[in-house]
Amino acid sequence: MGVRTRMAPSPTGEYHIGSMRTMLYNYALAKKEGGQFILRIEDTDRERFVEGATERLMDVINAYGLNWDEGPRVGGPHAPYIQSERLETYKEYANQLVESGHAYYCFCSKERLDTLREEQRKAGMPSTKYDKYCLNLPKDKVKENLDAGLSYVIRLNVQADQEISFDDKVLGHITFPSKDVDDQVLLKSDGFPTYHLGVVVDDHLMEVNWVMRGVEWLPSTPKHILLYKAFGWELPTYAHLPLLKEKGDTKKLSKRMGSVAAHEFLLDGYLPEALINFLMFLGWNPGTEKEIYSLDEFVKDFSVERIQKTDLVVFDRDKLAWYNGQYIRMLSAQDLWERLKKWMSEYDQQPEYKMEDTYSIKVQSLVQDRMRVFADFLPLTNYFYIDFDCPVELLVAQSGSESRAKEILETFYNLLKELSVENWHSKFLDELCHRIISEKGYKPKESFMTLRVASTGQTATPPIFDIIELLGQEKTLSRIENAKNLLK
RNA sequence: GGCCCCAUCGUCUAGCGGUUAGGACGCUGCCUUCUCAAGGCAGAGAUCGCGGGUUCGAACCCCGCUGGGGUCACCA
Repeated sequence: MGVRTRMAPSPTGEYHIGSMRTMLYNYALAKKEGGQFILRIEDTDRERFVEGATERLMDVINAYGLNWDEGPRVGGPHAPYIQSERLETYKEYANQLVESGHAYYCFCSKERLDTLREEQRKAGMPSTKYDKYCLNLPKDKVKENLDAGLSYVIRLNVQADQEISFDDKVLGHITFPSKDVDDQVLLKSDGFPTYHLGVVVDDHLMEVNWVMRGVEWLPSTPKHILLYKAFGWELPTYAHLPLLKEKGDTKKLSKRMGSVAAHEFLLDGYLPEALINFLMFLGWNPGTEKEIYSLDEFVKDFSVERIQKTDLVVFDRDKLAWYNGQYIRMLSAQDLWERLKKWMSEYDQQPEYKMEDTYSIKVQSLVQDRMRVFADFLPLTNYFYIDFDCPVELLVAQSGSESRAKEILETFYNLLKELSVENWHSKFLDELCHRIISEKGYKPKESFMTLRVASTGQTATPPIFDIIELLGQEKTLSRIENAKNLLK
């Protein structure tokens, strides 16, 4: 059997960008080894369950260009892949553990547990743990409680005298003393498994033999190993990944400094392939100087040995933006435009005005190098489509005086007015205008900047004659005239 | 606090006993120029957290310290 990896998200909210990184690594490993990548939904927490989150999460994963070989929507030999549909299985295995003495019923109330923890803390115990009270309940008392319908959970019975160790493929050999491991609840009183029971049972049943996850799971790995041993199952290979953090922060990634939801990056106009490229370098590198990686190339070059051992990796939004700019520039004009349109309609970003294809592709060619995300397109190009109120102060500022600005505009107006349509193109306009300003003794900067503000309302735009060419004679003249009339 | 993990430019990192410690993002300057980008070139930026060892020689190996992080639920 080849490598089988999985990602097991919980539908408790929006899908986190950090989870997408973890998923990407799992996906790459399975694909590289010719194995399968599985998606499993761990919806065992009914308190935090969010309606519709499962569907949304699968949609984002697909939108990022990742597909699973087995899981919801596609099925597979180990279906169902949604834990809430596998409740009987967990119960069965939990019972099996009770029978073999590896687990036991616990009837303790939340109140007792709370006070127990409180007392342990007061007594200065280094960590709080369940006191195994119910482990010592006589058999008939347990039966009596069960018959009486008392609420119960099933706990793992951890022996205190063992060393639990394993070889993490990223971190190396790790050992935990079992005395520090709590008698973890396996089956909750609502009949749902806890994460620990759920993952182990499902990973085994689904033949998952590689587990890659964030280091936040490292402390619970001994619990899982104990479970594998109790069942007599073969352990998967573990690899724990560094966590993500915000730049300038020491804690793990949070919402405070920007989006962390995978779908929000799509909404902002980042390309999935740029996002994926950025994500793959968060804790991994090929050891070469290659920076631009497609998903396929990543799958080919990925190796667990090259995963970074560090604890926290900065989610550098500047670098993400750079990646996105790179990808935008690599797109052909046609592709870019198609994707821009798709983005506008999918994310409800359409402007009020109409954007004709042929014209817009020309407009787009002027700003392609200036965009970092799709969302930049509209503010960068709106003057091509709609008129604006000319900012007089800005206009005057380019030449220093109102009369000077007016004179410059007057000159351009008279010059451009006489042009025939055949000559209305960037190169000709450029040469012509340069000639006239040198005749008149205007400085290039003051004259072209004045013209720029008059025709675009802005000071930072693509080359002015490219703009004027696209705007056309009529519109250009009317804008110049309009600006001129604002001046004394 | 207990347990576990981690530690190279501001950031992501290369390095796996002998290197001018390399690259990328960001930053600065220059080139181009009608502005802003893009692009090209150049530059600043790391006494490899600290202290001990081992060794002819340590960013690389060992120990200690310090710092950071994760985790201690009927949440995952």
